[in-house]
Amino acid sequence: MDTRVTKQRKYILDYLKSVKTHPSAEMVYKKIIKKEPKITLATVYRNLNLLAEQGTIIKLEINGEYRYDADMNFHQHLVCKKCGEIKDIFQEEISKYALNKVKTNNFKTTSIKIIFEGICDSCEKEK
Amino acid sequence: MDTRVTKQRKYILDYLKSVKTHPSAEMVYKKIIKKEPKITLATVYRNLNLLAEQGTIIKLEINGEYRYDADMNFHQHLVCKKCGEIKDIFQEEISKYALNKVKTNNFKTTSIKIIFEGICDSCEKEK
DNA sequence: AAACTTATTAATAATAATTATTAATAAGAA
DNA sequence: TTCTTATTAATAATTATTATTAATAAGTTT
Repeated sequence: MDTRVTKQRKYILDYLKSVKTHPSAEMVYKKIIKKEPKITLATVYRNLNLLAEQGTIIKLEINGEYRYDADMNFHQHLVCKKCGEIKDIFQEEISKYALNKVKTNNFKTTSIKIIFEGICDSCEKEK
Repeated sequence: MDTRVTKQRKYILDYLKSVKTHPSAEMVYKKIIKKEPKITLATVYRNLNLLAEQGTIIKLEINGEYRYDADMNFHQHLVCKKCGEIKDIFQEEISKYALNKVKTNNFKTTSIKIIFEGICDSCEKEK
């Protein structure tokens, strides 16, 4: 199975790489459709899933939907339970420490997802 | 707002406490309906969400659906990408280390979710 | 213990996110 | 340029979850 480079696929990946907002499929779609008016949401979904399976991007489950991230450096996420904002933090050691500790259980780890849930700064101030 | 102790709610929590399989709402429903034939899936959802908001149980997002866990001890999860199995591991230090490292970003952390994705032992052997 | 108040439930209906289907299109090879 | 087949567009279908509302029942008050 080859993987052809279509402009739809390229637009999607380029866009994901250009932002750090962890967009949903819907959000990606709304962006891409401006450049590629005939693209459908299903195409966006298929490509995002493909890229995630390949290991080119990260697929996260946050607040009942999938969010996508093209930053492949070791990092973790802060998710605000109030406003839903997703923010990156880069504490590489956390992921490394976890990976080391878990070498056990006859489980072949391919990736770690570390999510901190809580209240973000601006939501905390508002209250 | 009081929180009345209904038998539906009790059945749900008791069941969750009795297993370590991280069932979905649907799975809880199928179990409870044997004892309480008139219960509906929406009631199960409402109660699981309520319990999760209270902090009585943990609500996880795995493979595009919610899974529930009544074990409130610091632990992490292994998720097999092939068969979907979810398994607990108890490496308390991982969560504690992460919590310590992340004291930053003006973010008020209330919980950590650490998920290791990979291939479980039996799926690895099969291949 | 009967009457009362209101959270909770049952029985839907509705929504939201995601995936499947299939004929048409277009990448890349021959 | 022609050919092959992965990919897309245009739906349709599914799946998980939440909303609505009248009826029920927990727990309180009288």
